[in-house]
Amino acid sequence: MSKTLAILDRQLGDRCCDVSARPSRTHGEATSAASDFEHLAHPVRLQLLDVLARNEGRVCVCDLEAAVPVKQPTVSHHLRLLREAGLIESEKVGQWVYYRIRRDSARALRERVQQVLRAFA
Amino acid sequence: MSKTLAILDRQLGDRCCDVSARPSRTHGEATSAASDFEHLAHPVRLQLLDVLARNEGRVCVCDLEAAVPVKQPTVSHHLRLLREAGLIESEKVGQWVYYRIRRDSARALRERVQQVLRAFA
DNA sequence: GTAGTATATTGACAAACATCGATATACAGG
DNA sequence: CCTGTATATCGATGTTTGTCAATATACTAC
Repeated sequence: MSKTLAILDRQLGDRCCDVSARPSRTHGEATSAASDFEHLAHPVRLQLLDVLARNEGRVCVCDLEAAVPVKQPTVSHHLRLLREAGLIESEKVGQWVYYRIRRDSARALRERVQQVLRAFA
Repeated sequence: MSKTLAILDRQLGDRCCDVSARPSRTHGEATSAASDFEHLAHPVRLQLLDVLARNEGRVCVCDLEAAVPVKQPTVSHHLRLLREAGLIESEKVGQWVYYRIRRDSARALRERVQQVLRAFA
C-alpha cells in the first residue's frame, strides 16, 4: 500500500513505472535549493568568501585580487554574483571599495543547505 | 602586525594591496570543495537524490523519470554524473536498473560541506 | 586642469553544461 | 527468431558560464 512496498513488491516481468516514487519537493523548490549550491560551486567564489570571512569588514578588491588566480575583471564579476546572491556587501571608501561577508545571509544559507543534505545522509 | 590590523590601519591615501589577506585554502582545495557543490547545483539532481533517499534501494530509472520534468536521456545523464561523483550506485535486475543512494558518500559530502560553511557563518 | 590608482562594465571568445531525438544495447516473452 | 520494454550512449543544438583585454567611471593628488 505504501509507495515503498509497491516498489519492493515489483517482480521481474511486472510493469515498471508505477510512478509511486514521488519527489518530496516541487521542481521549483529544487531549483531554488540548487541556486544556493550554484553560488558556492566555483573555487574563486569559495576563496573570496574565505578571505572575507577571515578578515572582518575591511577587504578591498585588490586584496581579494591578490588572493585568487584570476584577473581583476573576473574578481569583480564573482563579487557581483556574490553580492547579487546577498552573501556579501560593499562600501565605497575613497577610491577603494571594501567588501564584507553578510554573516546573517551566510548563516541562513548554511541552514538551508544543511536541511537539504540532512534529507540525503 | 597581524594581517587584520594591517588592513584596519590602512588610511585614505595609503597604498592599497598589501596582500595581507591570504586565503586559508589553496586554489586546489577550493576547486575540490567547489566540485562538491557543483554536483548538487542542479534541480534535477537534487530531485533525483531526494527520491532515492526516500525510497530505500529499489528505484528504477523510469520511476525517476516520472519524478522530474526532463526526458529519459537527460535523466540518464544526471544519474551518470551522480554515479561518477560516488553519490549513487546502480544494480541491473532483469531489464531494469535499480539505483540507490550511497549513504556513506552522502554523509561524507555533508560533512565536507558543513566544514566549508562553518568557516563562513 | 593632468596623471595615476581602484573598481566596474563592456564585449568578445571559448569552454562547459543541459537538453533531446535518434539510435544502440540488453533483456523478457512469445 | 521477432516484438516490446528499459536504459545508455551518441550527436547536434542552444544556453550558460568563466575569462580577460579594453574601456569607462570615480576618486586622489598635484
